[in-house]
Amino acid sequence: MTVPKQNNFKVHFTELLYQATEKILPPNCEIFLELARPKQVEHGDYSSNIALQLARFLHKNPKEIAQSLIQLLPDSPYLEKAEVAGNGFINLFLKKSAKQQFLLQVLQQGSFFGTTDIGKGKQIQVEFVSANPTGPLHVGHGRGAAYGASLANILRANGYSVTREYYVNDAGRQMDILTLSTWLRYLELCGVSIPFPGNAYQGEYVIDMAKMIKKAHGDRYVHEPHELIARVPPASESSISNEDEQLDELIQVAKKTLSEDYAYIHQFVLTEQLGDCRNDLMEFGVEFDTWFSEQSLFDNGSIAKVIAMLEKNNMLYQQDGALWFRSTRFGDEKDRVVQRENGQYTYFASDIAYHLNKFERGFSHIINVWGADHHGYIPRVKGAMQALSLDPKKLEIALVQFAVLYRDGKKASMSTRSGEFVTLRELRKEVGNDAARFFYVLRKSDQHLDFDLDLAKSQSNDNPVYYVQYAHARINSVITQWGEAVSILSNAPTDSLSNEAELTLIQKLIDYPDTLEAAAKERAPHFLAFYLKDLASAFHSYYNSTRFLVPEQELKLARLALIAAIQQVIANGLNLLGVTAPNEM
RNA sequence: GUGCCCGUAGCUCAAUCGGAUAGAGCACCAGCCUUCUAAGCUGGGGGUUACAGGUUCGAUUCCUGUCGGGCACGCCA
Repeated sequence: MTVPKQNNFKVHFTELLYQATEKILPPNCEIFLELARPKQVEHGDYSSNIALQLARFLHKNPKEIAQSLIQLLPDSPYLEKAEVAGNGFINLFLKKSAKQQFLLQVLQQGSFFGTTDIGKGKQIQVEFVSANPTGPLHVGHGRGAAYGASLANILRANGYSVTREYYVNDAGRQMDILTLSTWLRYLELCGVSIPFPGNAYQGEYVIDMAKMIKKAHGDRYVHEPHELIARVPPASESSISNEDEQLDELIQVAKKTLSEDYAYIHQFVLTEQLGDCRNDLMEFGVEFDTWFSEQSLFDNGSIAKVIAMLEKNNMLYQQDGALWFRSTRFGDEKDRVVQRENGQYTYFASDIAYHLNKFERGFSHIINVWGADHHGYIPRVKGAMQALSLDPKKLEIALVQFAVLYRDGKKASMSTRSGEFVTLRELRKEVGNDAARFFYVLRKSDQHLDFDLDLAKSQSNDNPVYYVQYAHARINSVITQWGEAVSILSNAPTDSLSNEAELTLIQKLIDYPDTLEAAAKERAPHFLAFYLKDLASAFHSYYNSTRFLVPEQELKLARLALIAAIQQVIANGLNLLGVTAPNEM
């Protein structure tokens, strides 16, 4: 017996039903033929609502239509029976032998089981995290990292050629503020006492960097404080915009005072923070193919080039001394500045150049993973793509909501500026990488995530990570006690697997490729997480009801083949989510 | 105020283009270790899917309004 195309019974049955439907399909009617997995076992392994959809076009009773469709179904070695349910659903039942046989496919394909080729090798870029290198990653970035990395893995497993990219904002004002902050801390350390501005970076890591500079260069960057003190903004009273202006003045003072030394400190803090970020992510199992520098877009003239292109297309105009992009033409609420009155390009300008660059690199599809607080930014970027005659449909923005940490039932605060945030590193240390990765993708990405720290680190059955991992470890333990080579199981006799629990488990394994495919199409790693919890649950139940290492040789091998296949699928799924599959716990 | 997202069991969340009796986990109650890991399993109670209309064979899902929550509305990034 051979299994159908793509090892997929769902595809096969869909094809059968399609052939039947074609024979009675009236012209010009739009219907969707897709099989569903019924919630209830009496409704078979796959079901179709096609007859209900056809009813309005054929002006006939859905039940009658379903009945004739069943008559028209081509023969199939995998179809046990087809039934019409009371209201017109068609329920299809998979042959027991087909299920039993399928099991061996899982073992034979091993770590490749479940992968599909729907991506057809298309070049797809996933850009994620892209946090400003102005401080440690916090738990919000962590969610983007876990989501993006899992999504990239899932896309790759579905036949896409994936490039993971981190856009490094190394050119903007925030970097200047960090540079200034570090220098001011350095001056403090060198005995130059001046107030530290409230809107500069407050974190302890800034002082650490200042210490490193002092250790390496002594007092080389110390300058007379008189001018600085005069420029430091007053502690409170002043308005926010006023404080910002004063900070900008301070930056100018620093640049003038330090001269070429400013570039050194700027480079030092960038290297330091980016390195820290990279290590943090690497330890988290998140790696990138490309680290793309925003500064490079300035240096190689890309921004000037793209501005010229927009100008040529009559997409820009001058007003109030600034240069504006006509984003309202593309549905944005207002036009946006690309070049400021002072001649500097805005972040938006470099972002336009960046996105043009992405398309020029030949990606057929681009996914940006953004924090949901950037959602208002989407229309202008898509507008810019249109203004450059690029297809905005090829640019997809996946929004990831913030994660809110809960400890002892109450919120843990996070604010990068105030310095009292929970870093990703702290989170990883507290709950472990596995729990962090799993918890992050346990929710739909565009939903708020309540991250329960106490639950994530509890070594109990409440913890879904351990629950799934435990299933894997348990199976390993059984197989170890059996003591023979797992490889012989991929040709084991499976006819004796016939009780309901066993057939249900096999059907769950059959569902895995569909789940993986859906996770890719819907950009939804949480599909996988839920699937794994489900599979683990079915296994634990089976484990408690049935003994595997029984005297009957054939039955023993069959059951071992089943649990080995479950173990394989758990390992495959966890691997895509960046979670380890331990052999012992 | 305007725009986008959301509102499902006491809590945290699912529900594959609109489908069959809206599902899990936690918490609560009652059980299961002389047997392959109890980080496990079995059983039980728990719902007007925020509210009011509309579309249709059929709505948690689509449309309108109301209420409630989050985010965004810079020549910041």
